[in-house]
Amino acid sequence: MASPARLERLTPKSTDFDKWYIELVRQAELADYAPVKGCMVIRPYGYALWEHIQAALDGMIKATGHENMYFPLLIPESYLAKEAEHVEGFAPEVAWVTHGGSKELEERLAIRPTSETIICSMYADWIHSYRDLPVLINQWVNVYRWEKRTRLFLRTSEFLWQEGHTFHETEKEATEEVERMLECYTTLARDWLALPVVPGTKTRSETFAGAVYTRSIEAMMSDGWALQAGTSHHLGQHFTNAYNITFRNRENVEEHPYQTSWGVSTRIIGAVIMAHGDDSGLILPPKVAPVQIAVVPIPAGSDDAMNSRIEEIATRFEKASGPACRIRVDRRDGIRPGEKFAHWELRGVPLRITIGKRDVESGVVTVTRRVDGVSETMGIDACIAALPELLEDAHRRLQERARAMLEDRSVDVSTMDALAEAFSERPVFANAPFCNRPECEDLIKEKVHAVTIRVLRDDRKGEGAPCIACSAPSEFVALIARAY
RNA sequence: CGGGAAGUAGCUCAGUCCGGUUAGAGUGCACGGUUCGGGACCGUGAGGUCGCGAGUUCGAAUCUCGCCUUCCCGACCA
Repeated sequence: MASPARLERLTPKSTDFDKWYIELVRQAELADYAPVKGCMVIRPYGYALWEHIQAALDGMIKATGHENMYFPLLIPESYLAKEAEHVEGFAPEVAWVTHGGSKELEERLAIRPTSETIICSMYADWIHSYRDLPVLINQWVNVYRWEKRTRLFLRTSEFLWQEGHTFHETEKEATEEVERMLECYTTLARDWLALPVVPGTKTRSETFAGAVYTRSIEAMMSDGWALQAGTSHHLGQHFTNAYNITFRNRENVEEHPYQTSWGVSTRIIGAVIMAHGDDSGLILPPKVAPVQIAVVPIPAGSDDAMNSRIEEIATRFEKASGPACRIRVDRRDGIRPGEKFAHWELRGVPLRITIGKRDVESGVVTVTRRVDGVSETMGIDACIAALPELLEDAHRRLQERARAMLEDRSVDVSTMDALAEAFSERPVFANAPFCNRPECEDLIKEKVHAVTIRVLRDDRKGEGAPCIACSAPSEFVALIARAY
């Protein structure tokens, strides 16, 4: 019987969601604070999770024809300054290197907040002809932004991400590229991370500094808040003009290429935590879980024959482990089964296999799913053979649960009062006909505290219904939510 | 960056108001034993620059000033 003190190691989600989140990140050993404001240490378990997400996304990036490369961390101030809107957007959060050793530098160097500027500066020399296009590159790097308010994974000053950058001969090609990469992000979110996401286009006020338009996927967290989980920007010729990148087209006329950029960061780990976790800890999507199956052998006291039977079965599972089925046998001595269960639940391991005397006597093992806590017994051979399918099933259940949450927390509204009413009880994803004028966006923000228009939805159109704010015929359906 | 709260053992905190032997508890950790199908129990032990730096004082975890970090509410946020 557990004492109350033990059960309260993790603050329940319903008591204090923010506290639950921070405690979970630290207790599950995903990350911890570093001595510098807004910086974090990503611990091995958290980094392993990132590596699996990275591997999935990197595979898609390469499969769509992109190559990885690397640009330097430091960007000369003069490079950064050329695209006016961009520098204005980022200036408040750039960290500067001013000294080399004890010598003051003649030109300050920015620690990259993003790399469009240095990439454009370099490609100005490398692009000359339509034959040099398209340029399809990506880099996996850290970036630094001097954030006023930070939260582990969700908004840290330094974070890890991939930033893709492409240059194209035609606007149409760039548009297709923007869609292609948003599609990759949607696939990553839904098929790998089981996140409930809504793809769409950002309003002007939320568009990337220097972009023509920004596409985004918005994920729903289990408290009903939205989290931007990936963005894909159409940069048009804004940067290629500013950085004087030109090519000779097929008619021998000089032109500026069309450009895109797109990124997903370690923030998405925060999305995984907040979308799926519960009062017992993380619930990791099986496809990216560092440990997918935890095997807990339960010793049978002094019954040596039984103990070696149990060990033999555990070893058979261990041998079934591989890149596609990551199994960990928990043989830690002196730790009771209940504590091991709690340990792996806190870490969100999708499946637990328990092997005890009871099971061995019946020739079975007990399989427990993290997502719903349901246990079943299976024959040993059957279980080993079914492991990939059991993981797939766990993924589908997590996905279905997330989808149901999104559905349950979504509401259609057509008037401002209905919008306020929708948010009066709990945060939701509110969908409303919207004309896409900035004035109307402001009216919505004024009407309900702390909400923003996350995206204009791809899957739904206004079809002329009256805009929620001004009643003019609407072309769009806005997704309105509170956001991290 | 504005308002509020906090920082004492790995973690959660007491002690600070009212300065005074050797700074405590729970949990965690190590060792020994009994246990072992949901966070066990008994015993022993290790573990602290009291966030950092100045100042006041015979004496500072405690009082004063400065700084750093974290949390909450705002502002800001590709």
